[in-house]
Amino acid sequence: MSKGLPNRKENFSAWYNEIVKKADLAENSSVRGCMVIKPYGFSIWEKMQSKLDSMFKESGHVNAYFPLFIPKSYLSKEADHVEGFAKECAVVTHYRLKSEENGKGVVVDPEAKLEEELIVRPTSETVIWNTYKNWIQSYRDLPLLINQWANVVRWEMRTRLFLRTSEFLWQEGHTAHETKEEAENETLKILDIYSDFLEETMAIPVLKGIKSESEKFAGAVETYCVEALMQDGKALQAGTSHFLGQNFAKAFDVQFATSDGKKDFVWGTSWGVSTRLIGALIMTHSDDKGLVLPPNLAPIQVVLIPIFNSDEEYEMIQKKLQSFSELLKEKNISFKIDDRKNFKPGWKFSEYELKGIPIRVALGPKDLKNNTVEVARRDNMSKEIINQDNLDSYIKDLLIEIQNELLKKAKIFQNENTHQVYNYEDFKKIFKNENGFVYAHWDGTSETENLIKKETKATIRCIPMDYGNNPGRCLVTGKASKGMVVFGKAY
RNA sequence: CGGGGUGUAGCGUAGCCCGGUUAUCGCGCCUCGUUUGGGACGAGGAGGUCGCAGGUUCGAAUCCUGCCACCCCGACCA
Repeated sequence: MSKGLPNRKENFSAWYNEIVKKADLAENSSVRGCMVIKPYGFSIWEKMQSKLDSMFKESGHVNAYFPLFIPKSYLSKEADHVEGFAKECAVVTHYRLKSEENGKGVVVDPEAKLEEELIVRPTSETVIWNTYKNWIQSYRDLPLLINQWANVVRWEMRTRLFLRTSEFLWQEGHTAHETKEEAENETLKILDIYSDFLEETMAIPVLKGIKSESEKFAGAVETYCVEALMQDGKALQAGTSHFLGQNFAKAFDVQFATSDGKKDFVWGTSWGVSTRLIGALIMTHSDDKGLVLPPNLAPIQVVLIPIFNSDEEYEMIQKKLQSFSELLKEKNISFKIDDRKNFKPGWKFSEYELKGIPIRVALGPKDLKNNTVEVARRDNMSKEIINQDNLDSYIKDLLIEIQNELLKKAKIFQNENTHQVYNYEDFKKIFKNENGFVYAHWDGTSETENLIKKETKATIRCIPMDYGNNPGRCLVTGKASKGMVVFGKAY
């Protein structure tokens, strides 16, 4: 194995791919456009799942599961929706194989053609709303607050590990409400959950906002999003929360009896985050030595490494490490003792740096003599010799500090790479040289948006939540602008 | 779907232009020994449908044809 990673300033995407590989997170599958998430990568996803799941449950949501297959006719019931997804659907046309005439291999049995093709879900709105129709009769059935953890398939032309794969894992929430206001509040509540999760657990600062017409979810009235800035200055859509209005209720005829005896269509929302967040995690915190995990997300927060010259020393150090581990357990700190004898300490140090373990504790003969341990931080690579006696509380505090530092550092980076721009020449210059988030006035038309995209590759990442308080002139057309919107080059 | 590239051991590769003994090297793997505070060293060993199928030839990893797969650049992308 070669040492070191590509320099992330010189070749960001090579660096990214190497981290994914060397930190043992995932690999390309031989199945077209698909990814194998390896155990270590999946353990990070499980941490995300468990945190998000408890946040959803705290706000009254429950989990359920809906079919993988969607009859073609469902998908076409909402016009915008089908148009948005049509170009990237995997379609099941047959249900049986048969042996080939020459006895070698199998072929699709032409006799077994499905009467109606099934789409492998690119998202579940249609199949879920088709079910909600049967579940909702009265205002007493509302709100319906359901989430599902699932896989979806979008047949993308070009894929990248975690960021865009043909199949990916996500959670998708689908809610139904009595009133417009309630559904709108739900959309915003979820947006807050996402931004809290990203900032507090993943230490990734985000911008909250609304998508422009052209970037909006197919079938939504309004798409809210959280956008994060990666270390190469590109923007990553980290999560979306859609206010669906009554669009899907009308398409699937989901009506309910109101308390005053009338009939009305329900109001809907849908929202999701995916394994793409792991890509965001890598591209936000990691460095040229490998992955850097925020303690709140690290499957292993502390790794304990014994250093020894003889069997007697090994025994003594083992005993010490066992006693440390009891203390860490009590403080609810997740840890691992790596006592493999066939790897030298230097090897282990490098390995856990690649894997982003926040804290490394090394214990050797010198420490036994001095009653000390060496504690090393992954985030800034600093090392300290501390007394053994208060190791557990020291680590507890250090984990909190690392978590805070990572967010702080990412915020500083985001601020340094966020610009306000008032003329198109400066705008072009930024997107030619450095990228980042750029606040600029825009006349509100898709034509201008498309022109900018064509000339600079930058798109409107979001329209800020306070849009409208700061009128000006569009930097391209000079027409009136209600406020500044955020541009960026998107992943 | 356009343009370019690659396919040789688990991984990364040399050889191909200009056909010729037993297909090169590194990492990893196995055995033994010495090592262990920042990716150890020595000795020995195992491991190959040279992407697949045809063709040319006395002889093909190497030349020709077809196919397949993957990568990069475009196009595409909630």
